[in-house]
Amino acid sequence: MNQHGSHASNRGMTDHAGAAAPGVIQSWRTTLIPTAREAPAEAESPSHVLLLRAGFIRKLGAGIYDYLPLAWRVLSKICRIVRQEMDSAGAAELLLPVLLPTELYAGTRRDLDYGDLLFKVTDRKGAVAALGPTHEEPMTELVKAAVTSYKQLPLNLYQIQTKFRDEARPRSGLLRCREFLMKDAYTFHLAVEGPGGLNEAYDAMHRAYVNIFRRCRLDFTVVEAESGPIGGSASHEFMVNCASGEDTILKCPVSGYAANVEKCEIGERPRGTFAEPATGDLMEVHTPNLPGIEEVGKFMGVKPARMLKTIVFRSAADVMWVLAVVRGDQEVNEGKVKAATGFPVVLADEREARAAGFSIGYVSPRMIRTVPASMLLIDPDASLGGFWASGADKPDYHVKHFNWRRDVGDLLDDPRRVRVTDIRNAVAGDPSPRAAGISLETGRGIEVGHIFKLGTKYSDAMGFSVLDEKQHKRAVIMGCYGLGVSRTMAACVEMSHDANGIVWPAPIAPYHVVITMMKPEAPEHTAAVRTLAEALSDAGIDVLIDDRDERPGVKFKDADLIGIPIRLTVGDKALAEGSVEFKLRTDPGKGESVPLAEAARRCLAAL
RNA sequence: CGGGGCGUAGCGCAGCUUGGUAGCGCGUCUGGUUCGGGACCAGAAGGUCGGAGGUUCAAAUCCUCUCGCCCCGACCA
Repeated sequence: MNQHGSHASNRGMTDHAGAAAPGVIQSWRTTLIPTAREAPAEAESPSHVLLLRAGFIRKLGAGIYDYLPLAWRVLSKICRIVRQEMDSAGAAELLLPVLLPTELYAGTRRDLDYGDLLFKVTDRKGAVAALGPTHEEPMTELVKAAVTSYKQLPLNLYQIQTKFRDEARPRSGLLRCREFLMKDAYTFHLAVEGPGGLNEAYDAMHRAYVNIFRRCRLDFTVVEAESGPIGGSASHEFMVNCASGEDTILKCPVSGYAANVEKCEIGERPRGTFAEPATGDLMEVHTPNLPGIEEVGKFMGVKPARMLKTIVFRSAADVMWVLAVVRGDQEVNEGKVKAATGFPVVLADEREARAAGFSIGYVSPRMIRTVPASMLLIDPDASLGGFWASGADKPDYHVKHFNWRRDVGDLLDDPRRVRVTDIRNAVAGDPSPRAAGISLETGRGIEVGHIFKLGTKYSDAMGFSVLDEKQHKRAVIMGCYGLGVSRTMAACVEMSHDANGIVWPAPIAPYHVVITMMKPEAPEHTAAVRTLAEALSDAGIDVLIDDRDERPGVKFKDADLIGIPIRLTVGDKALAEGSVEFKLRTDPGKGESVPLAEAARRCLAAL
């Protein structure tokens, strides 16, 4: 198998180096393709509507779907590409149980972290098992027991399996469901750097993912990401670019830097000197029963961009309060707050914060003066001079004309207590962190892959270490690599469809060619179609023959709806001159006449 | 988990306010006429009105409880 999947896609049907495997020939009448003119009212997003209408999926319950033959063919093709790229990147496939005894989580306590997201089942003895949402624990358990020497590392193991998550709110069909098909891989190493190290495997997986999504012909962006609750040190997300995507991503159009909202850095911004004069005397305003910044601003006649939002965090370890101040129209980024303080923080518990004197909902930066164990993080935008409104540090009151120097005082000059630094989410228009004078742009994306450098989080928690060549005990270093197979299918539809239906890229289309028979009952047509289909199959092309006794219009509409890349129409007119009509799904009109003998070559060239 | 909405034929919906024979379109089946972009005519089949309880002579309709599903938000690989 060649290493360069993206090249193999040029011959979409080429399976192994050289010989093309014969394509399938199936007839519409003998497979199950229940197309519908209308979709159920509950479907809204394009992929959901089209996959339902085109007969790919059926709903069995909230977030639970049947995969009908067309869908299964697409999923199988995606899986084949995934396997080829994973295998050539040095990974080995296996299959772990779906049913995971909860004792497995004793070390990592992730059953608690997952909470209600974890599906649980109870067996006849009362023992509780989880339906696997991911497989860090069983995989680590397996490798821990089987690997007894550092000489057996590194390892790269993966599986393709149905995963379960009891989503609070399943939505958009296959894009967020409770049961989904996913590839997950895990790597195990003695070191981060060097041959056999985590970084080497991570880079190889990164390349494999790029190859996979390229071969699927998806339009995607690789973004830097926070590693999130799964833990670890570095992470990338693979996002299909699509206006209807759930996630916002930020890109620098010049440097190529891309990141998700949680992670995105912001370039140098102007900041205040704290010497700016006050705009007026501090003025209290009674603002009762106003739930948010928007409402308070409207009530006081102040734009959110001129208000200071002070969020109270607490260090996880000891009692140190961290006040994060951003502009009212911007959002505090918890990860950046952690990075700025240098220690883990959590959003303060409301009751505790109140007990410490904070009027939650009405906190101002002035609290740094009255709470000794506290520090103030100020976002550059919030540090500027000019008019500010802020909380008044007592319930139901805000103040106008807040001034940094006058109201906070000399503590501003103490770098141990007060720091001006980036602590908010990036938005479109912010300066790029990688190119001076360039603004970040935003786009929407659907996350189809996510890779993490886990480090020793799981091996520490589960006691997985080996002796190295110097007989030193070393915690095993891990990486994990997820790829949503069923979500990839849906994301592809989301990205690639038109008013008539789905438009599949050839490499993952359920069939490459649909032969639309005008007269399925006519023997000469049947004979011609048989010859044609066999020629296509010999060329490695998957063929669906629409042999239904339907009117032409119905067949054309259905062919467009299910999105087969090429349609060959066999009818009296073309057949009389020994031809078929050749039409790409993306072409308008009726297509062009191609001699029967040429058809296979023509199709192959177009895929 | 908060807010909103919906469950009536395979799908889309009306009927509910004001209780009284359960309807329409698409699809399906039969016959006929058609046949290159979701045909036409005639006929037919198909419904525990999500479920349970209650009120009533009588409940799809009113009341109570319950289950399921969708959307917005919170959350989220």
